[in-house]
Amino acid sequence: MIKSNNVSLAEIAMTLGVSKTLVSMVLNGKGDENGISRKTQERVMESAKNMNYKPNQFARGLSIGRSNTIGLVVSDISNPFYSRMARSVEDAISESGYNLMICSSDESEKKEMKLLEMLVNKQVDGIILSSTINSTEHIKNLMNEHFPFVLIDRAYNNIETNTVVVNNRSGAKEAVEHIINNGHKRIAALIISPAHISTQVDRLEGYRDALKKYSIPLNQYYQKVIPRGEIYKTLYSLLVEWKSDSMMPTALFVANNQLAIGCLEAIRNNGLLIPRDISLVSFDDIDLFRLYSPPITSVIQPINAIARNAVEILFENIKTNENSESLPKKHKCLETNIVIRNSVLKLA
Amino acid sequence: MIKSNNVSLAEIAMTLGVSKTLVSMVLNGKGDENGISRKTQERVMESAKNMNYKPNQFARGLSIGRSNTIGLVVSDISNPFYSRMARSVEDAISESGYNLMICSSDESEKKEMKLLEMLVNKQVDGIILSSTINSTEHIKNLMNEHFPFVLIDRAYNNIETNTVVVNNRSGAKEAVEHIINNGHKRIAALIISPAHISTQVDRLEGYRDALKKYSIPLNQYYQKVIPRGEIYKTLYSLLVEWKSDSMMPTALFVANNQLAIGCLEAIRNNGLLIPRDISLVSFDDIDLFRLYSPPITSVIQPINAIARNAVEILFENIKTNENSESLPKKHKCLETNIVIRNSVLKLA
DNA sequence: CTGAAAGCGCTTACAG
DNA sequence: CTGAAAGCGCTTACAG
Repeated sequence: MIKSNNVSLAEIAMTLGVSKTLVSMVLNGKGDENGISRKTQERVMESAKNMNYKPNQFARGLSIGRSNTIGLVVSDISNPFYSRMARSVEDAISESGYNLMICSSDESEKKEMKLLEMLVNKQVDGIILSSTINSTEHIKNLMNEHFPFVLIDRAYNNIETNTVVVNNRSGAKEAVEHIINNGHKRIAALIISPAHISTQVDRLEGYRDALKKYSIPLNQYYQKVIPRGEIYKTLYSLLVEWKSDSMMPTALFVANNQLAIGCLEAIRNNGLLIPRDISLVSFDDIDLFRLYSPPITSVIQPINAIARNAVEILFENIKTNENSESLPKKHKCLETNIVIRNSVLKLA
Repeated sequence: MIKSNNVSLAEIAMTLGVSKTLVSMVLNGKGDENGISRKTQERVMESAKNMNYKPNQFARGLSIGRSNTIGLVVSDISNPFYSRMARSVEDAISESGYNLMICSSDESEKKEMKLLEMLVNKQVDGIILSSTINSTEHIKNLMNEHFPFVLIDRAYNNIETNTVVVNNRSGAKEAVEHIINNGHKRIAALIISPAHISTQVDRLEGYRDALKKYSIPLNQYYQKVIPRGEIYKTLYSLLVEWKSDSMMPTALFVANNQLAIGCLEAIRNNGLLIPRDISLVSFDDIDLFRLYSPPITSVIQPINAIARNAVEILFENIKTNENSESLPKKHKCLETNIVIRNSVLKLA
């Protein structure tokens, strides 16, 4: 097997006739604090550059126990919400010379656990996780080890970790209030499986909050969990069912962008028109919502802010972790923004 | 600084009263070939599991020179084309226990070079690159070192590396032929900057091929490079300009999905209707195209196949690299698929 | 100002 | 069947 033909510290030291120690110190910017003469420092710097020295990260990692990479695990990196999140995280950490390892859990508990284990195993310096798991055991394990760690997007309330989430409940409530204020009473809420995910739970709660506030009775028939594997099919049948029962809601509150895409197709293929036949408000924001006919009113999450906050907290923890201190857990809850477009009909 | 409280090989060896060598062999599945007794092997396995042994990857990497991670650098991971690509790559490599390090170059040459250097430096086992750079020097450097490497999406023709691309030229030609066959003659082509990127060059060539084939004169006025920083603004002005010059094309061939999004908005905000006032065909495929009114005819790239092929080639190279052999470079060119929807007007 | 040496935790000839 | 030992390339007390 080929070892990269890289020069090592030893070679630089050799050609300069100094010790590895000295070279290492200089290259790590500890020349001054160790009183290495300026001349020597310059010679080292120059040699390193000339010889195109690249420190071996394995050796370095083995020695100091850090990798300068952080792990991000989300359910699916090809979901625009998460790919934009990943980009924001990447930008936030690359400023500090960190790199990103991105993993998709595919909403599989098994896979997520494996991934997490793998990342810890690979000695990433910290993990940002949007968890799919309906139990907090594996996270507690991570925490036991002082492992720098922050939960984003999806939270648990029975566990004390760093979290950066969005106020899903109030965001959803606001969306549904907007619908109600346009005169609607038969409003259905659609969430995506797995139904235990906090974002979905909270958005459904927000929906209920709004109905209660306006004394609209809750109806199980109008609160559906759509299996993520067959979104379109389920939605299409649901519309057919509602129609034949003469129970068609006048408005839909949709809890996520994938669901919304399925809805738009299912509605269209049922020969229904938004907002004439049915109104719709969705969580998330994607190009499609802005460009659809009609433009879809939606609840925008501050993706960039989520990422920045998560990274900031993670870095604090990485730093204090080096001093084997422990930090009080932080919880950030960011507000969403509703953007009113044209998908809700004003009822007389 | 806290070292993870992990058990080491030595500890397992200790508790079992055997050598580290033995433990290492067994755990790496080389027990049989080294004639370690079944009993001993089982004892080792069990201890490892009980003690929750996780090999230190730095130490392992330092020893064997591999990281089991591969690097993917693209211009922007939040572009749906690349995020879907990333997902496909992730799926393809995770089967083999590899992980993905994803980096966005932001179409900056400097950043791409840094990223590449960093990845090599981090000892990734191979790199998949969609390059933004208008020169092949940095890639030649990588190749000199036998570094497992494959170029995707964007290619260079003056360099001998593994490449997996799509037949952009014929895909574009087919798209434009479709437009022509509907009776159009004033057809504009829009590509995105930087204009030297092979995908954009080739798609423009394909456009020219089609016009030539039907003896439609080429017109510089109808071939525009849109700066990626201000897509919408440029496009909007362009339409205004065409209108005021009474030179409005009857159809647009758009070379990428970001451009198409800008076009749809600019067209709408100019009070134009697709396809009544102007027809449009785009490269790439995103949900929006299918759901737009009217649905947009587009050229679909086989993203998953690109990823699978790239990974396959990369893995071959990684394997032979271990034997310090060198492999003949492979070139894959996959075909695109046009999906006819409703965005091209049939002219009388 | 500078260096010899130990140590990080693996793998792998080599020896028996 | 099994183990002692060297080596991967760094960093970091410690000594002078």
